[in-house]
Amino acid sequence: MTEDQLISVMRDSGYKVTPQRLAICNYVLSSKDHPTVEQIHSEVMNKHPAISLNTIYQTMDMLIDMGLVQEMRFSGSSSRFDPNASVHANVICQNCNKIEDFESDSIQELWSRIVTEMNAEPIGQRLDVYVFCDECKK
Amino acid sequence: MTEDQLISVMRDSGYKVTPQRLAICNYVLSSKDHPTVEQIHSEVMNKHPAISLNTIYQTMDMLIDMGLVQEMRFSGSSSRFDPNASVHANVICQNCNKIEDFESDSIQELWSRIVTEMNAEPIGQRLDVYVFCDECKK
DNA sequence: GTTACAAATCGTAATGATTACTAACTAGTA
DNA sequence: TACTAGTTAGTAATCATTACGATTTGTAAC
Repeated sequence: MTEDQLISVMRDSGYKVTPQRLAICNYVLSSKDHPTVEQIHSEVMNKHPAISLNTIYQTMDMLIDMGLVQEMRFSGSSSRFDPNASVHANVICQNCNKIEDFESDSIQELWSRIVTEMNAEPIGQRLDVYVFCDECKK
Repeated sequence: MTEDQLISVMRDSGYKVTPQRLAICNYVLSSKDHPTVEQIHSEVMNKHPAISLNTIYQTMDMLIDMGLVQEMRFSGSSSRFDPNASVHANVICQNCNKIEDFESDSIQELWSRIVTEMNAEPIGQRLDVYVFCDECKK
C-alpha cells in the first residue's frame, strides 16, 4: 500500500492524517517482525522524539479498526502487531518469541474449505504454529 | 482422563497432589467454554471458599506445563484456558467473546499439510476464526 | 506412625502493560 | 483566516498477573 492509499483509507474511515500517525503506519505496515508497542515507540522516536506511548496505542487501535493489522497477545509479554492481512501461519518460537510468517497456496485453499464447512462468515483468522526455532534448538 | 490418570501425570511431572489442585483440574479439564481465571476461581470457591487467585494461576501454569491446557490471550480481557488438546479451530465471537470449538477432518488435513510443508516439528498450534455469532448478528 | 523437608497455599504487596484523563495543539473545512 | 472536532503528550489510574513471606501440607524416609 502506498502512502497515498493509506491516507485515503484513513480519511475514508474518519481519521485525521497526522505526521505521527504516518510515521507509525509506515514503520508498522512495512515491518516483518511483528513489533511490540515498545519497539514501535523507540523506532518512531527517531523522527518524533516527543511522541508518547499513548499515541502508539491509539494509532494501533486505528490500524486494527481499519483492518490493516492484527493484534496478537501472548503470556508474559506485551502485544505484538501483525501487518500481514493474508491468510498465513505465524511460526512462533516458544523460547525466543521470534515470529515468522509462513504462507502457501494450500493453506489458503484449505482455509476456504474450512470456512465453507463451518458455514460462517469470518471477519478474521489467526493460525499459530509453536516451535523451537533453529537457533533455540541448539 | 480419569482422576487417577490425572494424579499419575501430576506425580510423574513432579507436582504434589492437593485437594485444591484436583478441584481446579476437574473443573477446567471438563469445561467446554474456555473459562477465565475469575470463572475458575468463583466455581472452585464452592468447594474451597478460601482458595486464592494465586492458587488458580499456579495450577493453570502446572496444567500448561503438563500440556493439558492451552492459554489464550485476547485484547481487553483476561486469559482464557482451552482444555481441548486436539487440533481444532476456536470460533470466537468478536462481540460477546464466546468461544466454540470446531473440529473436522479438513482441519486435521490443513494441519498435517502445514507441518509437512514447513518441515518443522511443532510443539503446539492455535487456530482462531473471528466471527459474529448468531446471537450477536441480530 | 512419626519426622523432616520441600513444595503449596493464602493473603497481601508489587509490577507492568494498557487505559483514562486533561490541557494544549492541529488538521480539515468553510 | 478562523472555527471545531479530533489528536497529542504527559501524567495518573486501572487491572490482570506475578512476587513475596509466613503458615500449612503432601510425600518419602525412617
